[in-house]
This record gives sequence, structure tokens and C-alpha cells, in this order.
Amino acid sequence: MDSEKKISPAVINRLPRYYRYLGDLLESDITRISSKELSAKMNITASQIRQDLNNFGGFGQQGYGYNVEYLYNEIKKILGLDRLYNMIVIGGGNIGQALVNYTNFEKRGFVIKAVFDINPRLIGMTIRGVEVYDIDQMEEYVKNNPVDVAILTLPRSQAVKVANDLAKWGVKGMWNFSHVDLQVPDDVLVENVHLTDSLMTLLYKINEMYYSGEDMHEHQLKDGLPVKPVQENEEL
Amino acid sequence: MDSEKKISPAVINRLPRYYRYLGDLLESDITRISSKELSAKMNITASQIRQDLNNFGGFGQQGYGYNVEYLYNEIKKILGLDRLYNMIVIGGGNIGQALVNYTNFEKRGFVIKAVFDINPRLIGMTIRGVEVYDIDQMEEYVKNNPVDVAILTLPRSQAVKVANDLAKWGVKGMWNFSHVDLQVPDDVLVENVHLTDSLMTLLYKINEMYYSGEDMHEHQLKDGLPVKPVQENEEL
DNA sequence: TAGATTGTTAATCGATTAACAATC
DNA sequence: TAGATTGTTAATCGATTAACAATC
Repeated sequence: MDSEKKISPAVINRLPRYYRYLGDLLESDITRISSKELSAKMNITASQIRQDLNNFGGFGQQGYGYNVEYLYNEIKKILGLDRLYNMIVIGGGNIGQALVNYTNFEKRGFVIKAVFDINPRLIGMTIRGVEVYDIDQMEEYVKNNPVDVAILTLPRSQAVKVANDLAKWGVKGMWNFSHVDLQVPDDVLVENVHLTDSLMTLLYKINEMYYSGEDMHEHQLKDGLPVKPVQENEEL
Repeated sequence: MDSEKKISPAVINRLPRYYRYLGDLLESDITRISSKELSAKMNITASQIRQDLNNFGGFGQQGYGYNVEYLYNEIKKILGLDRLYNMIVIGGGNIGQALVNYTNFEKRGFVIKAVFDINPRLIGMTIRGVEVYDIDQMEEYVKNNPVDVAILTLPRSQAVKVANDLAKWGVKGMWNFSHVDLQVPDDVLVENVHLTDSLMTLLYKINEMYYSGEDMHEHQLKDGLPVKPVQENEEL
């Protein structure tokens, strides 16, 4: 991994997609592929593929293309997927539990070691073999066990404080599902999921394509059905 | 909503964040804000805020700034959040259930009306009042009920076929949690979540900052613990 | 050797930032 | 009126695409 020049975020965000396509090719026993062929499959330009890859080195060969297995393994290394990662989940609600139950993570080396929550009904329970601890025990845990990534799946109101604490105790990676912007030191890396934002973006596009200019209220009357506001679980 | 000029994706992706900040200001009883003040809070340039907003109209006033409530409501309309959306979940696994249980969606007008699955143990069950149907009933449901968004939380292997069927039956919006690229007609809008990609991006950044150039295998030995591959639930 | 395809430089396109006249 | 801040044009920056010489 060259620490020389800074790689652009746009390129980094595309790496997992390359990795997935190469994995699929590998499973189909395809041994070589040209940037042109790959570009047709992925719906991007061959030029972009070559530019992206050349940020990390010359993985191809003129007149031949790329060796699928070799390129797959190189991207694996670039993404850091050739080691294990210890993770903890903070917030044992729906999303937190779903992530613990998602067995594919473990196959890839993303190991969830513990869940922390404030809910006494959850504490002491086990989710797919992973214990749920009282959040009061989190400081001790983090200080005594390696934690690469903290997965934040707790309510907005608590996320900021928890993220600050974790940063103070040395956690360097946060995968944030809480709908809030975390203020953390520069040396802590945050990746936001923000599901609600993603859905809103989709709704914008639907409206843009189908209801542009129309009077919105007609819809509300047509499809509208009374929704009673529910108070229950403000998780996520 | 002007159907005139095409708004750039970068701008659209920022809209939900503006909406959130304005909602927070509203809750704090702040009635006006300048692009400069907002830029400080949001960590973006005032210039960008003014450019972004001016894609949709002149919402501010020289010498005054922006009226928070007015701007909030305008963005709400732009995003199409002033109506209800009928949604269905396909795949009643962990993520699917988590989304159904997430009560904040309903508060915002995102109403999940039905869940579809192939698992006989789930079919007939009710999740927070939402019934789980056999996926064989999906065609009939979709053809007889308004469905704005289909939420795809099923295994990769099934997602492509289901998305194609849904498109054929007239569903125009898909919120895709399956780790696969959907091939759908141009008039169908897809928003991908791809949680695994998001996590990989975070891992890349962690490695770039902390382990750049180091020999990765030392880590594997140091922190490594044996992980037995689990076969169970390939959801998501 | 001839054909194919990379790696890389140059050109284009799009998005962000800066600047400032218009105006509340 | 004077001060503040927008809306908008122009300048800059970054990312994508095109082109082609190098080379397998």
C-alpha cells in the first residue's frame, strides 16, 4: 500500500465494487479480463478502470489485460481485507441485532465481539453467541481488548457522547448508523450510513421523474391513508 | 419543483443533511440563519449552501439570511416529504425486520404495508402490525395496491429476479440492500445501500491512516483469533 | 511480427469556491 | 442611509474521459 500520494475518495468508494465484480468473475472461473470487458459489465468507462487501478500500481499487462485472481487479491490487500477486524456494537436494537446476526461479516473477517446497551432486558442476553453487556462496562472492555471498529446503532441523542468516549479510549474507526454528525478528533475515522438520507434521496428522484410540477396534495388525498404517529423505539 | 434544469446528484445527496440541520434549528427555536452561520455548523462553505439552494429558487433575503421554518418546509417539499409513501419489504430477515420495526419511518410518512418472504416460518406472522405474506402473493398485491417503494432485503441470488418482476409490475422505486447491481429499466429508480461496501471503505481508511506500509501479517498474528466460517443466513 | 491492451498524458467535463454587484 | 447577506457570475479545483505511445 503506497502511502505516497493521496487517493481520491471517489476512487476509494469504487474499490469495493471492483472487488465484488472480480470475486464474481473468479467464481465463474474466468482467469483474465480486459478493462474494456470489465467496463461493459460494470457500466463504467474502461478509462476509469485503468485510471483507478493505476493509483495503486500496474496490475495489468499490455496486450493481455488483467489476471482476475491476481487483481482480486491485490484489491483485497488494498482494502485491508487480508486481516481480521474486531468490532463492537453499541446499541442492541433492531439494526444492531441485524448486524450481529449477519453471518457474512464473520466470513469476511469482520468479527463482532460484544454488544453494549442500556436496556436491562437485553443485558446478559446472547445474540448468535455474542454477549450483550451493560454500557457501563464499555470503558473497561475497550481499554482491555482490541477494538478496530465501533458500530454505532443507538439513538441520536446518545450517539455523540458515546462516540466521544470511544475516541477518548482509543477506538479509531466508527461505523455510524445514528442520524447525526459525529464530532470526533482528526485521527478517528467515521463512515456514515444514514439510512434515512438514502431513502429521502430515492424519494426525491421518484418525485422528480413522476410528479414533477404536479400538485402534491392530490397525492396525499389519493393514496393517503391516516398514519397515527407511534412512539416506541427511536433507534437508528 | 422546477422540472427545468437537471440538478446534480451531489446537490441532491446533500439535501437530506440540510433538512436535518434545519429541523434541529427549528427545534431550538432559531428563526433565521445566514449561509455563513449554517456553513460553520455544517462544516461546508457558505458559497456551497447558497449555490445548492439556488438550484431550487431564491429562498433567502439579502441582508437577512434565511427564515429557518420557511426553508425547512421548502426543502421538505423539494424532497417530496409532504406526502405519504407506501412501501413493501421483500425479505423478512434481520434487516427487513429492523426496518419494519423502525418507527421513525412511519412518523415521516414512510409506511411499510406488507412484508414478503419465502420462509414458511415467517409467513402469516405479524411484525409490529405488518403482515408477512408468501412471496407468491406479491404479484397480486403489487398489481392491486399502490406501492411507491420496494425495499429489497433478500439474498443476492434472488434480488435480481425479484427486482425485474417488480419493475414489470410497475414499481418505480427500489431501495436496495442486496449486495448486487440491479438491472432495471430506465424509468425505475434504484438507491443502493450496500452496507458491506460502506464498511470496506472505512477499513481502507483505517489501514491507510494506521497501517500504511506495514506488514499486514503481523496483525493477523497479533490480533488474530480463529474464526470459524458460519453458514446460516446469507440475507442482505 | 501484428494485434491487443495497458499505463499515462492531455482534454474535457462537472463541482466547488471566490468574488462582488444587487438589494433587503 | 449603512450594514449585512443574498443571488449569481467567474475562477479554481478535482474527477472523468479521450487519446496514444509503450509494450506484452
